[in-house]
This record gives sequence, C-alpha cells and structure tokens, in this order.
Amino acid sequence: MINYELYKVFYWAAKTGSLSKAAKSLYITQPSVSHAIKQLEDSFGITLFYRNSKGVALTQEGVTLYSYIEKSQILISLAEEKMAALKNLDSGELRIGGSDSLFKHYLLPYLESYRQKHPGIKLHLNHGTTPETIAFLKEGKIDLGVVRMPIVDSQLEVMKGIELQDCFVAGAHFAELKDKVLSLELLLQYPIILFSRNSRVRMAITELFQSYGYQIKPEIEVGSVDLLIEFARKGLGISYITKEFISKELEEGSLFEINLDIKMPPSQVGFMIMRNMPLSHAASKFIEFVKNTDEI
Amino acid sequence: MINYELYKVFYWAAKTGSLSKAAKSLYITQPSVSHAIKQLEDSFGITLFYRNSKGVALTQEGVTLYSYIEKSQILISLAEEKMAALKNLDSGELRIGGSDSLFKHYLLPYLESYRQKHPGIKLHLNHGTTPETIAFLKEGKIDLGVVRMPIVDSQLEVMKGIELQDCFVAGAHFAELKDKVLSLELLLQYPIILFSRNSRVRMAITELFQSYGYQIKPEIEVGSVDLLIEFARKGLGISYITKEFISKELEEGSLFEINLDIKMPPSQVGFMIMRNMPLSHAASKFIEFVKNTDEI
DNA sequence: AGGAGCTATAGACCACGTCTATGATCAATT
DNA sequence: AATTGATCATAGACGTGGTCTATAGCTCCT
Repeated sequence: MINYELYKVFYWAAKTGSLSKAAKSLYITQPSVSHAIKQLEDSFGITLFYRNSKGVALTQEGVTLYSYIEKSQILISLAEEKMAALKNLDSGELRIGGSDSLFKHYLLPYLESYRQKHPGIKLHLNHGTTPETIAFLKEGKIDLGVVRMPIVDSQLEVMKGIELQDCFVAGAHFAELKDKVLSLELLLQYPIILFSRNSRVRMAITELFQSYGYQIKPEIEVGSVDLLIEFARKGLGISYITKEFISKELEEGSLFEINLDIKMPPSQVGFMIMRNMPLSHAASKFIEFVKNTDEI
Repeated sequence: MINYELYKVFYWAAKTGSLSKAAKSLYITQPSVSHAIKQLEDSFGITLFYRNSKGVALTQEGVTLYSYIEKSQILISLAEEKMAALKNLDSGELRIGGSDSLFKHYLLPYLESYRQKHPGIKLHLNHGTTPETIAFLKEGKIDLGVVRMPIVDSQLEVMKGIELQDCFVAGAHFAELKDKVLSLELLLQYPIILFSRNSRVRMAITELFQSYGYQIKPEIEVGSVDLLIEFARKGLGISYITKEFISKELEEGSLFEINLDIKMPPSQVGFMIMRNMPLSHAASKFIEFVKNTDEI
C-alpha cells in the first residue's frame, strides 16, 4: 500500500513545478522530495515527471494522477481549515434540549453572550419535556439537556446549575392575601393554576402536597410559563411558578407572592450530558462558560 | 503539518466503526491504529471518536472531518486504480504524428494489432509534414513521430525503422518501358508525377537528380500516395513512389517498376521521440512492440 | 570558463511508527 | 456472580524508513 505522504510531496512538486520549491514548501530537503517522487514512480511503475535543468514537468500520466490528487489534497486542506474553525469556535453546532421556560428565563442571557462571542456556531434549541430531552440526548440529537433536578439515570452525567425557588403568586384580584400567611389547606380553597401534567415542576408540587396529606387539583392547567403569569395577573387564580422567572412582575407589583406556613423546597437546574461520550467542542465550551459565569 | 497517513487510518476506523477492524484492513496492529487516531485528535485538539466496548463511533466533529476525508480517500483510490490501468495498458493515450502514407501503408498493421491487444488505449493519429510532426513533438502534442529519415535535431532521439525502396513506376500506357533500362536523362523525357513539394521524399529525389546534374520537374504534383498510384495506373505519367506501398499493384501487374541505370538509394523510416523526456507507457510499449515485430 | 540553477545518488543517522505485552472496561454469557 | 470474549488504551522496546548532509552531474546563462 502506498504511503499517502508521498501524494503530499507529489502534489507540491507538481504544483510548483520544482522539486526544490516543493521541498521548501514542505520544510524538507530536496533529496527527500526526489526520493519520495522516485518511490511513487517505482510503485506505480510509471514515470510521473520529466526532469530538466529548470525543474520538473508532469508527464501525460503525471497529469492524470495530478487531476485526482489535486482534488484530494484540496479536500484535506479544507478539512484541516474546518477543524481549525471548529477548534476555535468559528464554526460548529450547539444543540441544547430542555424546557421552553428554562431557555427563555434562565439560559437566554448565556446564549446571547455565547452567540455574540462565537457567531459562527449554529444554535439548535430543542424544547420538550424532561423524558423527551433525555431521549434526544441518548439518540445523540442534542449535546446538552437543561432540566429540573433531580435526574437519576446511570447513562447521564448531571451537573448542578443554579437553584430556583418556586412559589405561589397572585394578582390584584386576590389582594386580600397579600400580607397573610396561608396554610396549605387554606390555599387549596382558592383556584390554583398549574403547569401541565407531564412537567417536572408539576410532579414536584403534587408530591409535596401529598407528603402533607393533601391533594392539589388545579382549576386551570396551562402549557407555558407565560400563561401562568398572564392568568395570575388577570385574577383567574393562584399560579405556582418559579420566582426567578417573574422578578419583573414582582417588582412592578402586578403579581405578589403568597406567604405559606411551610417553606417550599428549592428546585435545582441540572445540565445533563451523556456519560462517557465526548462533548462537541462547542458544547463543552458553553458549559464551561455557564459554570464560570454562575460562580462569579 | 499533519501526516497524511493518519487520514488513511482515520478513514478506515470511521468506515469500519472499529479500531481493530481498521487495523486488519490496514495490515497493522490495533495499538498502532489507536495511536494514530490519538495523534490526529491531539493535533486538532478535538475528539473525533467516542469509544465503547463495541467499537468506536464518530463524534459530531468526527463526522464533519469524515465528510471531507472520505471524498479525499476515494479520489486517491480512483487515482491508484487509474494508474494501475495505465500501467497495464487498460487505459491511456497513444499519440502518433507522421505522414498519412506511412500510417496507411506501414503502421496500420501494427496499430491494428496493438489496438486489439489494448482496446482501452485511445489512438490519436496526427498527420502532417515532417517539420509539423517535429513541432508537435516539441510541443508535447504527440508522443511519437514516424517520418522518413534522415532527421537531424539534437532535441530528438531517432530510431531506425524498416528500409523502404522508392522507385519510378508506370502503368500499361508506358508498357514499352517495361523491360528497358532507362538513364535519368531518358526518364526525364516522360511526364513525371511527384509528391507535393514539402515532403521529405520529394526533397530526396530532387537532391538525387541534382547530384547527377539534372533537374527533375514534375508534370503533376499530388498530395497523397493514393493519387500517385491512381495517376500512374491511368497512364498520366511515371510516379515516384515507395515500392513497398504498391506491392499489390506490382503483383497484379497494374503497375510495373521502371529499371534505371543507377540504383535509387533506399530511404529509411525513423521513429522520433523527444530526447530526455520519458515516454508515456502506452507509447514506449508501442515502440517496443514495433521493434520486436520488425526484427522477426 | 565559471557560476548558478536544477535534480540524482550515496551513505549515515535517528525519529517515529510499529510491534508485543498487558491493562482496563464493558457486555454477554455461564 | 463469575467467566469469557470482545473492545480500546497504555507502556516500552525495536528497527525500519524517511530525512539529512555531501557531492556529483547536468544545463543554461553570463
């Protein structure tokens, strides 16, 4: 089998029309080039160049070989450029899966600033439920999943993100509750708005109430955080919602937090990646970036 | 600069999905493959495969690299196949320059049998005068020129072909000359048909007559051997023509040779190639073939 | 005649690619 | 659980082959 290094030498010799120039381009000596070309000619049993005192020129057969090798070498050069671009994040893909609300309210600033730094990286955001996100990860359709903890799956490696605090909030319509401290039992007298059944937050709150011996049954179920906010503001009920996602509404007073006589347990954001599978460079840099920013 | 051998290893590893299988395909050991892939990954600073107990699979970046390298390697394979074809004359070009008459009356049987042996070789016959043929040779437009000797050109290497004997012939109209021996002076009394001015044969006969103190002026000048034959047969004059080209006519008696009191010097066919320029494989095999056949 | 290019050849050397041997891990058996 | 049989990774030794220097031979140009 022919050593492919010889084609590299052949390419430069043909391209420059000179073994000496090829040697310079390749940072080797002229005898090495001469030797390499000889090897190639010997292994084909065909003369590729004719030599004269000015340099070398391709024979008919040499031209034929060159027509193939040139394309091949250009492809390799392109490959090397592409790899360099991937390496310094001028190119690549970052595929993240997770819930819409986490993208919008938590990840967005990171994504914005990452994109600004690396505008060549294509961003794929794939929203879905936690099980869907895990499935996508395992199928290799996404590099990274961002969901609520806890996640227990031996195939996954999970890193903790920030802590979020869920709470019940209401709008002006329930102003009478503003400075009161409610028990769970009392809370359940009011219409409750919850996120749809298959979400992690919904499961968590259902379990929490069960552990206290109550069953929480929402009047309204919605599919997005925006609707949770909107419905609460319009006074249709009391929404269970992540406090960090409504800092604007709390500040401007269009929503207020309901004080309960028990502390709601915090929930944590988790970054999931596949265990024992190398991350794409774009993804690992993104995670690194989020980690460093979170710590500061 | 990256050793292109590594791409060969990468290609097989990616293609087979297994370092062990790649090793077998490449007739090296598995640790060598492992080492090579590692080198490639290190020099890019990018992980190309993830490894598991079943084998290896390309990462996202690995897939990108593979998309280039696959094409590149296929081109090289095609190149190697093509070179093998050129080597055993399944493919290639044979470009010969020379006079129409030599092609038809001398080279044709060789060309036929060469073509039969190597149907993949494209044949280019380029007819022209001797100076044109030499020019084509120097421009690299033909591999081989077949002309009348002598040729004196330091850039050319000339090999002798067969000897041809030119002679004067006539048809039935001049039957009275059949068994006579003519002097040059007497011959010149008859209408002479010669090949056109710029041919080598024409120059030779002109010089020959001059060396005896005569000037030969044709009644008719023609551009092809066929016309020389045809005109002589029709009785329009006495043609000066290569005896070997009219063996059929001499045998059947439609033409007969004029006996002269001097011996016409033989002329020799010459094969010209460029000195110090390697021949195409197709051409060198053809010359070899002609030489061997001629000797037998 | 001399010099400045070019490529070819010879021979020495040592880097690096390959090998063997072994370890680590995982999955599918027993 | 233990065993077997795959996989790839690692370590270290070995020896080939690619690269080097030095030099020759050639052609062209001054």
